[in-house]
Amino acid sequence: MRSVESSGRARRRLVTLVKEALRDLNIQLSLLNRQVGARVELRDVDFDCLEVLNRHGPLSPTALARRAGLHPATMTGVLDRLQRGGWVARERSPESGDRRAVTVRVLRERNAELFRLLSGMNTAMDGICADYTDEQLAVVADFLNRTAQAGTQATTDLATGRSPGTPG
Amino acid sequence: MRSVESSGRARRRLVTLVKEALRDLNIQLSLLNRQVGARVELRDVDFDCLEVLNRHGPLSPTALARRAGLHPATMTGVLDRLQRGGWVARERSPESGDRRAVTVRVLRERNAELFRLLSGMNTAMDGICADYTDEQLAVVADFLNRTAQAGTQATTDLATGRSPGTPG
DNA sequence: ATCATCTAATATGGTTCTCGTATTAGACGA
DNA sequence: TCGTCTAATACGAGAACCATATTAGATGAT
Repeated sequence: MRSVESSGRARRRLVTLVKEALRDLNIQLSLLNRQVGARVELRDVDFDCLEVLNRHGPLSPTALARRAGLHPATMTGVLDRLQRGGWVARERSPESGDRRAVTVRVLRERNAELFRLLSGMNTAMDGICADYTDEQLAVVADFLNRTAQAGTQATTDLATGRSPGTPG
Repeated sequence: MRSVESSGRARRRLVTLVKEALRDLNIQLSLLNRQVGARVELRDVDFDCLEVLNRHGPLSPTALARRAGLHPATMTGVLDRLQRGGWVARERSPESGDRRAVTVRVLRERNAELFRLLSGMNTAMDGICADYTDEQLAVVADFLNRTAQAGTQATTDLATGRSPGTPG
């Protein structure tokens, strides 16, 4: 890649616009998450954990806590609430070899409710996407994926106290 | 606009990819926010309020509470913490006409610290942006802005209990 | 002017959440 | 067999959330 077309003032302004838009989007999605969570009696942190589980499959409480940047004891409370609400199930899989291990699995049925609450946003996104060509959508998807990747990196860098860019 | 180029299975798949990438980005940014907040002793909700203030100028506590979907009494606690940490200042502006009114203003100096914590993400974004043409960046910025807009709409729809799309 | 009513911001207190520490159960190497 | 490690959870002190009450001030009707 590296198809730098221009690098003057206009270019920098364009990059700034993208970053500002991203920041706006970030905060707006946070507020949306909170609103959705409030509708189904989920704390911020519960909602985030549920989303992580939805995307990254069944996880152990410890692994989930690490990913979400939470204290293990906090995770116990989170899972208690999620389980009480019917969002997830704690499973002790006998075939896992380690009898201490617990895996947390989302319950498909209850999670459909989230989908319903987000249906408005979903159809809005369909409408927005309809205005772009296939090539443009591909660019957008690529950008979003790479940005999410950068977010993961920045998050772990902060969590491990490593300054950004430090190798190994 | 409405430049629908294709509308078959491949197209739907592309749209799905975009939406999934957006969802990933959403959750990843949430986790990043939490991690950044943790570094400066800010709760989730404090961080969000601070960001709203950073973007949407000085606001009254009540207006901020409405925008963030929080109870006014909760906002008092949030502002107490933000003020104690030196992030914001409560001002009673005598020229505002209403002597009950308080306006909350972010303190530039302290907020530079957030900027520093996000510097890793910032330079990563510069690197990502460098890989796109001006036209592509314009498309991305447009997409992000429109998505943020849709997020705002979905948030207020949920907050007001109005089903999405219901007129006036 | 006076009073009822409205809103802004905050105080109060009961319930809930967070997280450092301790505990229990089990894995694993020496 | 023992010491050490990890997974998950229990416990409790401190903090946060928010329904409600309170104080101060605006606004409108009579």
